[in-house]
Amino acid sequence: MGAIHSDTAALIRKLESIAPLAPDEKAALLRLPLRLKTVAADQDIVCEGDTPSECCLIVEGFACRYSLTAEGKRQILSFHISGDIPDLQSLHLDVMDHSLGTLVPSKLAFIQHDDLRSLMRNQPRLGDLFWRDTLIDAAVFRQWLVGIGRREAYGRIAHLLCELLVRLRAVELVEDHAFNLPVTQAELGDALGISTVHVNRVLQELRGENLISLSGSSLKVLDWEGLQEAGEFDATYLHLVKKEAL
Amino acid sequence: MGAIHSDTAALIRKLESIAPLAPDEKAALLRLPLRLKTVAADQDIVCEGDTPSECCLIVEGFACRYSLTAEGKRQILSFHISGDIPDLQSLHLDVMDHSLGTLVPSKLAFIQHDDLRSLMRNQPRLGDLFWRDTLIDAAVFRQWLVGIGRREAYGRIAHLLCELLVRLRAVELVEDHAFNLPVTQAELGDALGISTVHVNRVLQELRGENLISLSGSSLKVLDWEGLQEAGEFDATYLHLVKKEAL
DNA sequence: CGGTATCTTGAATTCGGTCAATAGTTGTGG
DNA sequence: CCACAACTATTGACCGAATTCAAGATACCG
Repeated sequence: MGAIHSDTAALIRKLESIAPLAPDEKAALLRLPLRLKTVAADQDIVCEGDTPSECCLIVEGFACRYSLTAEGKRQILSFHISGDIPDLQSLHLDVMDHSLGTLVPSKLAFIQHDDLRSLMRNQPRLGDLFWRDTLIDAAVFRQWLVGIGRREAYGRIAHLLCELLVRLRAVELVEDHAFNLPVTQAELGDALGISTVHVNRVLQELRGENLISLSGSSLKVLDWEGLQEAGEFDATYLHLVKKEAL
Repeated sequence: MGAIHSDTAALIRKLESIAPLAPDEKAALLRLPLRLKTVAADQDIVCEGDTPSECCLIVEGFACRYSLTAEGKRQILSFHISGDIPDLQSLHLDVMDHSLGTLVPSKLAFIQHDDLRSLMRNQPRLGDLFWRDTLIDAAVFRQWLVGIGRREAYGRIAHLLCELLVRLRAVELVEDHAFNLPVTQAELGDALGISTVHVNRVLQELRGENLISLSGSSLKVLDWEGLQEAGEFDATYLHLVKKEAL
């Protein structure tokens, strides 16, 4: 229930990856009241049609946004990791037009809209920063559009893996080009608009070419240059502060 | 060069479609300095890699955002109409991660970032409204993701036509379920991730079922209910003020 | 140690793509 | 007002990436 500073740390780390933070801004963030909650895997956090009065910060875990079509097909719209606030948009869009759910057991922190609003009133630069965050969100959607619309499965998967590597690295969840990818092949397919079977085959291709190794949920990028080429990946669209090489 | 009130009117009309505007907010918008420009069809307004210092309001015309892949394939990311500011994001994302271009001869009005910033400082509610606009933008991207990822060509086209009808109607550019669609079949294909040839065939299907009629660039929706069903269309994601029927 | 979820593999199928050629349209200049 | 040029729409034949269906093989979990 009570908020501990270490939970806000995930948010601060994430925000610092997309813009510098002043000390008083950090302090203001740390004062943000959080309602902590631990949820199991595959649980909905917010559903299409809901009108939330709080936002959800992912402290630890993995989540995704998704929509379902009439025929019951699922399209995953984005993946979210530690530090993300996937439903930040609910601040200005009353009704959810998609759902948000966990992929693994996760630690969440809910923040009241009102608290966010007064935070942004007192720290306008933080308001701009949150806006920026939602804009980067949109940039990711655009990139996915290009992938799904114009790249074939091979490049799509490569691109997604590149994106996850860079985003996870930005919040220090990558070590030696390896990270935890708790996503089934079916979920990858739902994200990339391809079938599970095909995801499987393409992953084998990527492994066969020694671009990645994948055992269980731990993924290691063996050939970062090669994987970027395969996915035509250019991290510019993530608008990170550090444009670190490698 | 000089700005005339009637140009800002397009913006006001659009903003009022997504939230109510107070009189003093309208007045502040009308005071916004505009740099007018008329451009021909198929001209780039802003290019990937640019770092604009102004935003582009579309007064009249039709524009689209797009990206090109290494193999030269184009993915159109969104269409934009009178009242839209397609590159509003450049306020907070310095580098363009995609391009913006006209589809037909268009009347544009450029607004300095600085002018927008001071406007939003004086009228915080307008700042929120612009933020909301970029969030709706993102909602449209998400909807396109669902379409391209999980719907087949038939539903995709139907959905896009529904979206355009509703958005154009919101800015009073639809009369009797008919509107001007100055988009070639090749461009539709680039937007929907399908080939020109297939766009052609699907359009014929839609005509064959008397859902639409299309002659030249003027499109008329003959069966609005049917078209919505065909595209599984639900306008909620556009977050318009008026949830008008029909 | 079963039971369920996930991953693999193969074969047949299909939606949509590519190639290529034929109509229509539109715009321009003479 | 006509003719050419250039773009856009339409059609047909063939192809191929990815899907679907179906069946095993592994892995994970209580």
